[in-house]
Amino acid sequence: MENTHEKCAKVFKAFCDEKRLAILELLRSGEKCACVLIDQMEIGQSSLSYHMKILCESGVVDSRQEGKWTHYRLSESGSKYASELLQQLTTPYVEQILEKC
Amino acid sequence: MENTHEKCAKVFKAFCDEKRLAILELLRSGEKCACVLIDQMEIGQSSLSYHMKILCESGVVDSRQEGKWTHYRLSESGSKYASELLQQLTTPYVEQILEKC
DNA sequence: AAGTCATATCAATTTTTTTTGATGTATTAA
DNA sequence: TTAATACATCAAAAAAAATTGATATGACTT
Repeated sequence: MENTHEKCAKVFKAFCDEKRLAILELLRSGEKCACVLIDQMEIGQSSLSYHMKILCESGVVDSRQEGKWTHYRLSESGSKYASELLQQLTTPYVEQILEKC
Repeated sequence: MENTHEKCAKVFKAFCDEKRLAILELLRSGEKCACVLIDQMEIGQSSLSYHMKILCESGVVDSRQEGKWTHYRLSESGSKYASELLQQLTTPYVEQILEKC
C-alpha cells in the first residue's frame, strides 16, 4: 500500500525538477539523442544521464538504442498514465451514503 | 522563461513525495484540519506544517482558518491547473510544415 | 586489434530537502 | 489575566538528490 505511493511519486519526479522540465520541453518537438540534449541543456554528460534515468523510470520518456547512440522521446502511454494518476489523486472520494429503505 | 519551469516544478512537488501523496489521499475524502492529519499520518507537527506549505504553494490544496484550527482541502481549480499543465508538458509539439503553393 | 566515440555507472562532493526540537503567535478557556 | 491549545516558523541536524570527475562498456572506425 505504501509501496503504491512510492511508485506513484516516481512518476511525478519527472515533473518536479526544472532541468527535467526543460528536457521534456525539448522532447516535445520530437525524439532527440543524448548528445543533442547535452548540447542544448548546457549540462554535464553524467548529469544528463542521471536525469534521463529518472525520466525513463517515470515512464514519461522512452529510450531507444541505435548503435552507440541513445534516443529519447516522450512516451504516449506513460504520459497518459501520469495524467490518469493525477486525475485520480485529486478527485474527491465521496463516500456512498446508503439511504434507508 | 526559466522562471516558468521553476513555477511549474512547484506544482508537481505536491505529487513527488510519498508523504504528500498520503496527505492528498486523506484529503480526497474531504476537508481535514491539521490535527487530524497529524494523527492519521503519524508525523511530527512541524513536519506536517512543512508539507502542507508545499501542498498549498502547489495550488493543489487550499487552506482555511477557523479560530485556532487550520483546515485543508483539495483545490478544484488547482487540480485542474495541474492537469492542464501535465497535458501541455507531454503533448508533442508539431512544427507546422508549410506546404508549397 | 587498437583507437575513438557515445553513454552508463560509480564514488566523492555539493546542494537541496526533510526532520526535529525549540520558540513564537494567535485564539480559546478558565 | 493566566493557562492551554493549534499551528507556524526558525535553526540545527539528518537524509536524499544532484553534480562532478573518473572509469567502464559496447559500438563503430581504421
